[in-house]
Amino acid sequence: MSTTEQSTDRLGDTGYRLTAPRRAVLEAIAGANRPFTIEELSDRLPNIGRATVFRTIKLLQELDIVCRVPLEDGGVRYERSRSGRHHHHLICSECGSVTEFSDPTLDEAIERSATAASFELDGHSAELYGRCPTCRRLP
Amino acid sequence: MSTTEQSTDRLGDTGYRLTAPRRAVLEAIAGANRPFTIEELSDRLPNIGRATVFRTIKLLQELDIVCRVPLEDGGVRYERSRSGRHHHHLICSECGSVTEFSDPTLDEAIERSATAASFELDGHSAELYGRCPTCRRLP
DNA sequence: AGTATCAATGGGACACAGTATCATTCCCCA
DNA sequence: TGGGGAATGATACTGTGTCCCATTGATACT
Repeated sequence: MSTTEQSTDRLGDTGYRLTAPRRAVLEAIAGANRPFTIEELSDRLPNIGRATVFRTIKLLQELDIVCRVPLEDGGVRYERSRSGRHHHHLICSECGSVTEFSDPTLDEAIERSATAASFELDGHSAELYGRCPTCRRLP
Repeated sequence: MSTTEQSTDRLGDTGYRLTAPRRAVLEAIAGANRPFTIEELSDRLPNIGRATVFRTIKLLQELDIVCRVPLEDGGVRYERSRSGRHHHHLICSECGSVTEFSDPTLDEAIERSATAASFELDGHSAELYGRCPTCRRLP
């Protein structure tokens, strides 16, 4: 089963309607090979309203099909979530690639920090900026 | 010595000019008792151009006098940096308060995650969202 | 299959955050 | 005290995202 099919199933299962624009957005996302902006996505879908693209991406974020990637300069890109679960990002400042990773140790450290401050945690974000192995020309 | 004086000294020491608008921005920031947007700051400084407020805040971020606080909803606020050093934020979703904290354990976990992915780290951000002790009505 | 309902859409106006441009001002140092 | 260049202010512009509302169309029901 393709990732697009998985995603349409997820939409249906959660009570959202399976419309032509949503299918088109899902296909465009599946075809993207790097993090994209909404404008780029919208340009590739000239028959679909810009507002609909924004709405669909927002919906897909809630369903963990797409994740928002905040860049170091304050900009934002989006990417299809590979794991579909909670994760963090390694963002390469040279090629712009985004790597997902999960690290229980990191999540535990975050929880400990919150507890130490008597803070009731209900979410967090962590982005790591630097250079990926490929750009470092590691084997 | 006041925090405003410390900041003007820091500006002078780094070769930047001590202009009236910059002093005014520093005073407005010192007087703010909660995280602010540029618009709020600009409204409190009607005689100072909006572009200058943006430019000054950008400068003060570079000098670690002010820090940028990304909110959970994608919005942004700014706050006077209390420590003047690297730190993370605890952001209360109820009252909007921002608490700085430093945690070497958290920074180490981040470094380990980068190393594990053969990533050359040169920066990171981590924001924790939830409810502060006051809003939880803890003693 | 036919139809009613209401979620979803399209498209433009709008809001907000931030940058670019450029003529003018004014800080700082000699 | 005057010259040079950094800083300013006004405005236009860009990018990202939301709002509004008349129209469309997916789904459930018969």
